[in-house]
Amino acid sequence: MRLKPTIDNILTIGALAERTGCKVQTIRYYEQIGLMPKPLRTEGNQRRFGLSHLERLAFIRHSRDLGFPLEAIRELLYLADDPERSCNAADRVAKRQLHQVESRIARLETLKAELRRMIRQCRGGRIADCRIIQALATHPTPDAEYH
Amino acid sequence: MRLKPTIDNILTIGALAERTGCKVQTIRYYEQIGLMPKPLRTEGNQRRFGLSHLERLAFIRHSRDLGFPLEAIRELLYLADDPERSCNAADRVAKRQLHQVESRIARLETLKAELRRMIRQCRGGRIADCRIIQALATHPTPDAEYH
DNA sequence: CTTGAACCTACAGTCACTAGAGGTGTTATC
DNA sequence: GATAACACCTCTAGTGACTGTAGGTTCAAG
Repeated sequence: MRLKPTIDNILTIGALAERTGCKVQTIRYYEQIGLMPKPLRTEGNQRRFGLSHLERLAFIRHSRDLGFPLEAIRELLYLADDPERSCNAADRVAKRQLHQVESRIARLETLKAELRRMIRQCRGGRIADCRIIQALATHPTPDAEYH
Repeated sequence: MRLKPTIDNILTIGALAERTGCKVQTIRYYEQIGLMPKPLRTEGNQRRFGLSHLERLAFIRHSRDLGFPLEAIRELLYLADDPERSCNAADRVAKRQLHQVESRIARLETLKAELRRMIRQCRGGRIADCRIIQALATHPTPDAEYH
């Protein structure tokens, strides 16, 4: 019983996409913006990826899933590339992201409370009496900065 | 003592921006996409707004602050324009928005927990040993759908 | 050798603005 | 009435992180 040959390490873009849950176009996009290194090409100009690409892409996807913006991921990848560097910088990036997430949660909790109040007060009937429309028209939230 | 003349009701775009906390360009943008009606123009082609514009813009801003997307706001404005209609539709729009907000919060709570765990495990030192980098590289979150 | 899926590039579109260039209108002061 | 400062005008491009489409090429199986 023979193992599949080295071709096993040479993934097409579709195979890479399937393995990482990342769309094909998104992989090309990451290459275009320099987040993924340029892969080998076949004679017919098709991309072929190895395990290092697979790992790097998994790293990117997981970071994205945690809400890190691409620029933060670029920074983390740069740090990861030199294992002797101190990891203070990585710590800072992660903490910054945590603060972002926390402040978004706080903001959304406020919105949730106001939406609940609006909806509770609406008893159906005519738009003319609708508390939702009234609430939106009159009582402005003081601090915006959403997202 | 005389009241200021009718010009009092005729706001420049800058005055409207100041009163609503909305940027000048954003007001023009809302007009462009048909969310705000076209205002009067002076002979010199400058916009002049009345109180109805002020109210409509306040409605839009407050809705945006609550996270409603512009298309939902368009729908709410359409509803608000006929006071005899039933307000079931407005109720539905608001409830949809509430669900969105709640699921974003749930998602962000998961992220927060994972980020906290990552950061707690990082004891400083070399990148080679950094738990943050390791966590990002290895343990993929199953369900994405962020934002 | 043919078929059909997967691949390629290049460009437009998404959302909700924001920024800039280059020009015109309005108003307060002298 | 002149001038200066500032607000206004249109138009276009850029943001982030993709996604979708058009029109063409390559690959692998049968």
